[in-house]
Amino acid sequence: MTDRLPPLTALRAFDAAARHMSFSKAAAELNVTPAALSFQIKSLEEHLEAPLFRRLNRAVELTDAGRALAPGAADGFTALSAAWRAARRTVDQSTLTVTAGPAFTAKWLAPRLFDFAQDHPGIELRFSATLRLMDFTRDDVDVAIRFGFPREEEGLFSRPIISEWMTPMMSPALAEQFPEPSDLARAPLLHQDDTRNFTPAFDWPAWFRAAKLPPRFASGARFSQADHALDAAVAGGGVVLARASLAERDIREGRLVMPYKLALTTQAHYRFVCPEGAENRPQVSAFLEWLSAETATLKQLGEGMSFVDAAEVAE
Amino acid sequence: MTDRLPPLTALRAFDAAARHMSFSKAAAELNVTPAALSFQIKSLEEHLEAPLFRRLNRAVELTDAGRALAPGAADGFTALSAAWRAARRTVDQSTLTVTAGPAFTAKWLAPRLFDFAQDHPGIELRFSATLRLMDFTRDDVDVAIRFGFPREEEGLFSRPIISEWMTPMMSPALAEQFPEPSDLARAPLLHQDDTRNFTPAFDWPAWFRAAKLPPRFASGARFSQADHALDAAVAGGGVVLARASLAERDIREGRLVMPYKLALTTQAHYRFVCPEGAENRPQVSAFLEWLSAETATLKQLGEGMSFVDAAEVAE
DNA sequence: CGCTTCAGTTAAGAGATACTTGATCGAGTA
DNA sequence: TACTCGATCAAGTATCTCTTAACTGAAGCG
Repeated sequence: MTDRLPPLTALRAFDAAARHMSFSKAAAELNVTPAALSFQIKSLEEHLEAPLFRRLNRAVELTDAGRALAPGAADGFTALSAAWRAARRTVDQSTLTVTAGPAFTAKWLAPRLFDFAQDHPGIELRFSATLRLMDFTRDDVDVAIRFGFPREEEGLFSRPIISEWMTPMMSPALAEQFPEPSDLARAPLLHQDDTRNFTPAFDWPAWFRAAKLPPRFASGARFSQADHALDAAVAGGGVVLARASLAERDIREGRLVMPYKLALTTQAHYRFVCPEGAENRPQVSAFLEWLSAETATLKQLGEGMSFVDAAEVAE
Repeated sequence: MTDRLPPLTALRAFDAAARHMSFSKAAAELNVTPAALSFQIKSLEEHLEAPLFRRLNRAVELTDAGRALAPGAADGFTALSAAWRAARRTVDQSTLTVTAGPAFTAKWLAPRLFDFAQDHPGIELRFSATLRLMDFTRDDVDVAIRFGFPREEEGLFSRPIISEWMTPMMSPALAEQFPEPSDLARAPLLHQDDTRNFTPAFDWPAWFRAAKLPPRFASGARFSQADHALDAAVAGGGVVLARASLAERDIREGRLVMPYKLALTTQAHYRFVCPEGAENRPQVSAFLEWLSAETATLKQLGEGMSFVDAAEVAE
């Protein structure tokens, strides 16, 4: 009765057999003959000194021992292949998988995707839009773009890519109705939940304080994601206090305007994050360089604005 | 560039090498010669088409690819060996690992351990005292004893082992000072936090309501674990409203007395839990049988008491 | 009822892998 | 300079893993 691991090929055969509940299907998956698989299972059972499968007429079923082994074995091989894929990614120079939040993906990355593809025809760019925190060793992702305060983490390369600022934005039609900041007292305001829990806050109340205007009750439509709030504003649904980074395209293409000259800045910003060392891989550094160049244009958009930092008007 | 898993023995060699950061130590762990291990790593690097280690003068260090692979590989093999141990446990008939909360371990299991060992000399009993929920496929545990309401869970065998009731208990010396329930108005009460969040509650206020006595403010010492509260009561530190199961030994051996005849019953109780099917393993069924026999004596202890269910006096 | 099919098993030999021994190399250490 | 340590290489060997091909026993079907 050894407590050491049994032969791993036999374990892998068992894993496949348990997943398919069929020796022949498992054999097909592993590209071996059913005979070989049968032999592997048998050898594993000899190591354990107990059967793992009960052989029925024309099917197999797991014994208690098999049921105890199967889930953990599946976990183990899942982890191993994820790890192997992670290692392969560091070698592969032709694909780049990026994860970003839904808003950034929709409003920033997706519209510019074509530009990147044209500049770097050798790189296949893939997206994964999620807010979930990434574990680069487990998830199949090379690069993450995340919004938040600067923060150093062990083993991660992290670089700010955007100096963020916010100002009221609305459709051109609405801007005619509300030419002055004080007109906002009667304008429909749009709220975003996704940046609600930041301190210092950079929400409507903060902007009103910066503008030295009386506060308004937090009424108006709420959106869980910033891109939806922006879309609502484009549709004339109200005034949004949007991150300039996300709104840049809508502004430049005239769907939104920024009628007031007062903008709120914040230390929170979009960051480029990848595992330490990965920033030197050609496709990663190409992406980072491209990102930096694309985000530089945000400075121009802010020309002529006067900026107040959110920390100065914190409650 | 295959995305299929590389040879698993090579992966295991890499895992050991990455953990020790030394080929020779890894070779020693796997009981092979350094040459063999070197060869395995080399073959893995050929599969990946990139080096995993940088060979230094008399040391090795991981490359980026190695750093990407190492943690996941370690996870994978950890999962596999846990799974293998779980399978071994279903075969092994000579050991039994039981987990229970600290209070039950200290006040019930530990004092009776010797009896079980005498009755079952062939079974080596092991304990793990924790309140953490158990995953039988991951933690090295055969049987869990947990306190709570009856509940069915997929894949688990679960059986109540105790009909629980509670009554005020104190040292004999204190009992002389507080002969009547109404005397508790001036007695120091001991509280337990570990059963605080149950509904219907079975705490001091519930007992006072059952006894039709005026409520008392929740003052007095609080204990995070019931065994500590019982120890304090034994030491004369106050009156505890204890679960009879935990106090049984202290009562029978005269360290605690139950001067009043009113007891609170509750649907919450200690349960025996194991993976479905495991209840038939010889050492598990022996343990369950022994548990049932030992807990039966609790009925006698309650003879002559009048019982009120906690649900009837719920607030 | 007997033929066919299906899923798994068995046995023997071929082929691939994995390991050992013993020598080599390069760099720090005595 | 000789020595040690850790890794590597080369060649031979042992072990394992797989395949082929024949076999078993139970459904399914005409």
